[in-house]
Amino acid sequence: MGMVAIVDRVVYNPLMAMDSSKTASELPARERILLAAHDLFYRDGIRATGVDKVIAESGVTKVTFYRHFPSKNDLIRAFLDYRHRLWMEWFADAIRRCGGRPGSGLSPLVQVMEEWFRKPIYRGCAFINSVAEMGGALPDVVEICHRHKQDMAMAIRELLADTPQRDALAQAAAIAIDGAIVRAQTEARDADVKQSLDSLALLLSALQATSTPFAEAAQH
Amino acid sequence: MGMVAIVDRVVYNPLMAMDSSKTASELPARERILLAAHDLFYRDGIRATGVDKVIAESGVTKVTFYRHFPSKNDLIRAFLDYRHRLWMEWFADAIRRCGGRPGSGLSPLVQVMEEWFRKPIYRGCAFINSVAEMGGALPDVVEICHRHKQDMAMAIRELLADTPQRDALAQAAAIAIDGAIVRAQTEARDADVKQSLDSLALLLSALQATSTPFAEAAQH
DNA sequence: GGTTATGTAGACAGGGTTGTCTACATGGGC
DNA sequence: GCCCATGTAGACAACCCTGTCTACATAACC
Repeated sequence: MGMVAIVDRVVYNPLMAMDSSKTASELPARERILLAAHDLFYRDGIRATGVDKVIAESGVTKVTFYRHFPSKNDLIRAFLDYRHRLWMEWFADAIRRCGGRPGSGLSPLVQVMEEWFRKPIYRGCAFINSVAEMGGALPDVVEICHRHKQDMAMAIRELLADTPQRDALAQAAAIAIDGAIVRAQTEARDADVKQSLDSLALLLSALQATSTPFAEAAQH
Repeated sequence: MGMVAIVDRVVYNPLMAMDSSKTASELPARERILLAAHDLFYRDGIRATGVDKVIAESGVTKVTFYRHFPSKNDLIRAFLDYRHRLWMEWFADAIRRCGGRPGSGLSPLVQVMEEWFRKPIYRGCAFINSVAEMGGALPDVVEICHRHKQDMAMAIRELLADTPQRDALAQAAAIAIDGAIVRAQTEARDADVKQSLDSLALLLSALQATSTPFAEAAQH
C-alpha cells in the first residue's frame, strides 16, 4: 500500500550490451543491494557513498541491509567480487568479439579498451580506484585488486603464443593497459581518449615486435 | 605557556634524500598547513583526512586555517600544486642521478621508478589517487592531474632524440610508467615490486627498439 | 599612534556517517 | 502446525565532518 518511489531498473551487466533482463524490484534483496552499491560505488566512489544512499536506491530497509551485510566493509568486499565477475565476463566477451583467439596476439586489446573507454559511465578501473580510496584503511581491497589484475593478465596470456617470454609479455601488456586505463580517466572524453589508445597501440605492437623480431620478417 | 604537544618535524622534500632543513614550527602558518596536509592526504587519502586532523597536525588554530584556505577544496588544490612542484623536482633530479641526459634514451627511468617504489611511504601517484577519490566531486582535480601527466611526459621527452615519433614515444612511455605506478601500489612490497619494474623495463626497451629497429643492429 | 596582517583558544551549528533497536508481516520447509 | 528465514518501517545513539563565531594577543609598517 505504501508509495513506491523507487526508480525501477532493468538488470543486466552494465558493461555488456544487454542480456538477461529482469526488473530490479523483483530480485531478492541481496541482489538489489549489490546492484545499487555497484552503480553508486563505481560512479561516485566508495567513501562518498553512504550506506543510507545504497539502502534508499535499492529499496530495502536498514534491517534487511544489515542482515545481508553486517558492515559497510562487507559490502565493499562483495561489491568488488561482483565487479570482478562482471568485468571479467565482459572482457572475455569483448576480446572474442574483437577477433582475439588463442595465439592471435595483443592487437585486439586496443579495440577492447576503446569500447570500454567510450562507455558513457566510464570512471576508470573500479579496483585501482578502490585501492586509491581504501588501500590504507582496508587492506583486503589491495589484495582483491592484486588478484583481479592477475586474472586480467591470465586472460591476456591466452592471446599469446607459447614462447618462453609468454608470461613476461602478458604482465607487461597488462601494465600498459593499466596505464591507458588511468590516463583515459583524466581525459576530457571522446576526442582525447584517442591519445591513450594510440599510445596503448604503440606499446602493444612494440611489445610484440620484440618477441618476434625475425619471425615477422620471415613471413615475407 | 600552553603545552606544545605537537611533534616537531624537519622540513625537506619528502621525495628527496634531504635538503634545506628547517624545523616545521618556525615556518609560517600556511607552509605548516600545507606540509601537514601533504603528509596526511598522501598517506591516508583526501576524503579520509578531516580538516581537524590537518589543523591539529600543523599546530595552527581553526581561524588561522580558514583564513588561509577558505574551504577544504582550496586546500586540496593547493596540496596538488605543492605536490606537483615537489614531485617534478624530485623526478628531474632522479633522472639526472640515474644517468638520464638529453637523448640518452628511456632506460634510466626504470631505476628512477625503482627508487620511488621502494620508499617506505610509497602510496602510488597522488594525482591518480586524487582523481579516483575526488574526480566526480571536484573536477578541478581531473584537470590538475591531466596537466601533471603532461608535464611528466614533457620531462620524459627530453630523454629522446628529435625524431618524428618523439612525442608519441614520450606519451607511450608515460603511460607505461603510470601502469607500473598503479601496479606497484598493489604489490605487497619489496619482493613483488620487482615484477612491475621488470615489466616496465620490457615495455620501455620494446618501445625504443621500434623507433630504432636497424640502428641497434648497425652498432655491431 | 593607529591600522592591518597574523596569530591563538575553543565553543557551536548543521549535517552526514555507521550501526542498533523495537515491532510487525509473510511464506516455505519439517 | 510451527519455526525461521526473509522481508518492512522508522526512530535513535554516537560520532565525525565542515565551516562560523566571539574575544583576545602581537608585531610590522606607514
